[in-house]
Amino acid sequence: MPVTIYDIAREARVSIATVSRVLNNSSAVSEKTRLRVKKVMEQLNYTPNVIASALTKKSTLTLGLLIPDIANPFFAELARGVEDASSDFGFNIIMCNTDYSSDKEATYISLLKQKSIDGFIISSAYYNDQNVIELLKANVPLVLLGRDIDDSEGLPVDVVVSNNVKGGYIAAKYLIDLGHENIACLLGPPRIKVNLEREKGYLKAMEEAGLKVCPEAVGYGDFKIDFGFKKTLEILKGPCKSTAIFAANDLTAIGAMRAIKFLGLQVPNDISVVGYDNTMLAEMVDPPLTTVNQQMRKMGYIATELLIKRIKGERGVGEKIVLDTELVIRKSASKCKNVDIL
Amino acid sequence: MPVTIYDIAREARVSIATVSRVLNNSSAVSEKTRLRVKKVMEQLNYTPNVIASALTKKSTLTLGLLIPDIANPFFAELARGVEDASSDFGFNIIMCNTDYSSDKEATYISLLKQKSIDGFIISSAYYNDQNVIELLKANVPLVLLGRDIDDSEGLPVDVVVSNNVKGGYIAAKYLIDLGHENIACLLGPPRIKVNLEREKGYLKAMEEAGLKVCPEAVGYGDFKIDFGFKKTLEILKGPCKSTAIFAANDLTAIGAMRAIKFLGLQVPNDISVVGYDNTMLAEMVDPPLTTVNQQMRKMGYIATELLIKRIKGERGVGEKIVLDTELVIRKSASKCKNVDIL
DNA sequence: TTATAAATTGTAACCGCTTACAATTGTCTT
DNA sequence: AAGACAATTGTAAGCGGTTACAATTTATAA
Repeated sequence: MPVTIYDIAREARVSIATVSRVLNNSSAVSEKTRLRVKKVMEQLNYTPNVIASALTKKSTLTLGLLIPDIANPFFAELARGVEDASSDFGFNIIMCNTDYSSDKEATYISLLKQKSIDGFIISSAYYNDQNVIELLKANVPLVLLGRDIDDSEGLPVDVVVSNNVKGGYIAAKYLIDLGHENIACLLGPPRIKVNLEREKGYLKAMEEAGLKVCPEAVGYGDFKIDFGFKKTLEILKGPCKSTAIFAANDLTAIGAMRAIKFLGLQVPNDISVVGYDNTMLAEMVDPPLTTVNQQMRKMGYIATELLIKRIKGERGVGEKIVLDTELVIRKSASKCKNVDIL
Repeated sequence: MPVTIYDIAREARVSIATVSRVLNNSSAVSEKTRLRVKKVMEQLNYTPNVIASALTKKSTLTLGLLIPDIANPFFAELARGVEDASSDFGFNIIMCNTDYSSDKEATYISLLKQKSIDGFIISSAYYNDQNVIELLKANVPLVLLGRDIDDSEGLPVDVVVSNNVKGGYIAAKYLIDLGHENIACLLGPPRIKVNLEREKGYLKAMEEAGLKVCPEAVGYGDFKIDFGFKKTLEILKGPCKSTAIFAANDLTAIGAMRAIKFLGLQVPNDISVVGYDNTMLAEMVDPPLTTVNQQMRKMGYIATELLIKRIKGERGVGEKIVLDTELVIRKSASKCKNVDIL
């Protein structure tokens, strides 16, 4: 029913090969016939069938985006950046929510491969993600977004992340400069590499300041509000006398703030809190959350751009781009009042 | 390079037609050969090429999702429901952000048509969306999600929305029952039908209670924080003496709360606020926002299910599903203190 | 046992486009 | 004006499946 290349060929009195040539603006077409063909395409309101061309060209102008959960504002921001770039370059995005499950991830990957997508943007990679390793081995174009893997078995990967070590460092440093000495640290799952890095930054700041970290005040969890809430209760009731909490994402920080309030204490007067990500939630909560900013949308955009350029053959593989992080100071952290030593 | 139907045929010593038959589990294959073919498919780790089959079957098992902005938690929730359903039924979702632009919407639509997607889920439809009308005329499978259109020129459409009139009504009624008489109303763009409906509910409640609405206290805007902030300042400085504000979405409500605080007043002691949507933001803000709950994820899920069943030919077109709305009472609204009359 | 219907399988055209290669046309030299 | 070469266009074989129709095999009935 729809207009095909044959219809155009017939009307323009040329072969379908020629029509195909003007479609792909190949040089080997005289200006005269090119114009004639284009005119017919206009008249008949022709749009080429991407599926048909994909069958031979292999390219579908479609990318797969794997994220844990689009309902999480962090990933929604990443996704927006990804979609913006795709749209700018004429690509489309198939969105997949893996729910932090390696199995779901694998299922999506095989499904998308069947659909001949041109590449993957993966933001759900674990510390050592077998799915990713396999894709790399199969030489499937892919970029890791926001999350690095630890071992790519020597295979080149493109990675776009932000400076997590710095992020952890400046968060802790800020609290230290405010006079805090007992600073708790709530991290996400250790199998996600960013947590190790943020912890590293935190530890570095502590060490530089000659402060010891209380073991019970550092814990891994799952990046959710509830974990922040429970772990904070635990810490504040424990032996560590923490006066400040650094949480490795905003949701956990929000959970921590709730726990503090739940105990009848105040943020930041009694306990200071610093979060991570700077999602829109940070400015919504009370008090507004001081947090480490990640340029999420930009990360998504750059990663996608990188991938598309690689697909087009405009560049090689194996780049690692680290975007800067910085502290956004709001109201959830203040000077330490219980400085024992002074 | 990848395994094709020919490889399977050769190994299983059958024709490609037979392989295709077991692929589509057509009945006309003997159990014996079916098993043999399946075994070979396993051994060779074969996955059929969706693109190739799409060329003849026309179906790509892919749906297009048009939303204004995935970074908006409301749409993120819808999208999550959509993706969940797609995944459950073996479909994938191409996500498009239209940024409230009819042109962008049209561009995406034509792009997705070229990619032979099986149907559209449209959540960006305006009061009278020409893009949608055209799709309907072309008989493209489509479902409207969260937003109805006003005139489909008699063409049947599937629509999944929530009960906006009721939502507006219960929000206003709640405030009225708390003793408020001067209730402002901040609405989104009038070209989005839900706003007219929510307003209708609000007006109905006011009328039932014998209250008059102050014209300056009702205004259309753009569903964003900033609008809520500015309009609220305007209203509170104006002649209407509003003691409560009903905002047609959570973001606007949050803007309103900020304006109230900005003026040195308290929520809810001085001014009560009720929002709409019950996004995750509602429980984050201070005070937690009393708001009308929409079952966003469920809406997305149901809409997608409807669309897929239609595509599969399991049902006709022209259904309108209205999900219930209810008030979620938190802390942003309280009894009216300035009741003049008493 | 044989004719006939039913079940199974194979052949080949087609989906709409790309592209290697061949054929044709045009341009430039001498 | 003929030959050599470049530019343009056409032919036809895929890409990996689906499916109408024909061919073959098997089951059933007389």
